[in-house]
Amino acid sequence: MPSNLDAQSIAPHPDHDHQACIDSALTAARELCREKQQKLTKTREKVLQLIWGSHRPIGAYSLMDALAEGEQKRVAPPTVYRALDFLLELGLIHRINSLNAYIGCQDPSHEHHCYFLICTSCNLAVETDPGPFQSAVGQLKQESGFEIRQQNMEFNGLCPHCQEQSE
Amino acid sequence: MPSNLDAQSIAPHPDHDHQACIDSALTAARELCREKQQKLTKTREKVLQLIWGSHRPIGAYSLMDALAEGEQKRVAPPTVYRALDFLLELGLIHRINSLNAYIGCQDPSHEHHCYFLICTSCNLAVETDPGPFQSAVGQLKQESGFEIRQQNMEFNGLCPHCQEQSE
DNA sequence: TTTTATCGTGTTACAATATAACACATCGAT
DNA sequence: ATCGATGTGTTATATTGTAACACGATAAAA
Ligand SMILES: [Zn+2]
Ligand SMILES: [Zn+2]
Ligand SMILES: [Zn+2]
Ligand SMILES: [Zn+2]
Repeated sequence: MPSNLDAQSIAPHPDHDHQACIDSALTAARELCREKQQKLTKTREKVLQLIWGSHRPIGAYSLMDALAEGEQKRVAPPTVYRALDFLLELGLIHRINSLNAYIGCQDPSHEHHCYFLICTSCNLAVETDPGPFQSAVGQLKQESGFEIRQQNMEFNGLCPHCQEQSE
Repeated sequence: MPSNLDAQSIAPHPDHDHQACIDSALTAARELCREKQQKLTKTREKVLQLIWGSHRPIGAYSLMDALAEGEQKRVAPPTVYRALDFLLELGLIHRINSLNAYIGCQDPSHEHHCYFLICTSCNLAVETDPGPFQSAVGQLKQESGFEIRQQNMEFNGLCPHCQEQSE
């Protein structure tokens, strides 16, 4: 996990240089598409860029609204959902099921499970390392007999910044 | 966690006595409502019973269909959603976000986080103990600075029975 | 006993999220 | 030139969930 994060915490600081986040995400996306021989078309890139517009999950219809900004005509839902499906497939974004919303992946260079901390106050979502959970997952596989293929974890609570606000 | 489960696994065996599951769930629900001084009305009880009709998550509109069986008129969505909200609030059921569906809680006697194993083949969903994950969660709280209030974990894969089928 | 407050339900309409189906366009390979 | 594969446009529709307001039962208060 990179990069542009607060030293005290894995959460991005409100004042961080977010353009750097966007730039590095797009660079990583181009790289990944080259590797996997997939095309990052204009629509797909624009959607990815809009998703990286913040560290908060954004819904498909909000993305449609954002895409419409400064354009003559709105795109229809399938256009956005196709782009989302493509980006999900490549691991460039994750879906936050509890919010029906999408957020950029912090490290698309390798496939991984979907672990997020989500602030219920400001909607900040921070991707986190599944590593520390894997021994418990292994134990669970043993006990349950399930063959676990996908892990999806959503923690809700208050981010450091919102805790300060509410004190 | 009780009860009517396969000895080899926490997953319910396909041949288990499921009426016992339903009965004990309803008994537990009546008990909990008495404790918390809440009313388990006819609609609420019927919805809970239908949810316990299987160990698979069921959607709100499927519940409406099931409620309509043998009745003159269908109930409208708000009726089902109100019952679901009530049952969720009391912890008698959980919502599986990835499926927009609802499933009975194995142990509503005390509040707890939502941890499920879900079979992608037969949709069986098995609630599991958050305990083994809590040290990793504690570490994550430290590192992230988040105040974590809710945990929602969904593991997808193949249940023991479906693994046999596919061999 | 009437009054009033609370709670649960009925009903209508609608919002928000997502997909099916089919037409068309682009582009590289044969 | 033709074909096949892929990406997009367009229309309609499916699925999931809520807002708003009216009605009815129950039970405490007057
Ligand atoms: Zn950033
Ligand atoms: Zn926050
Ligand atoms: Zn059972
Ligand atoms: Zn199965």
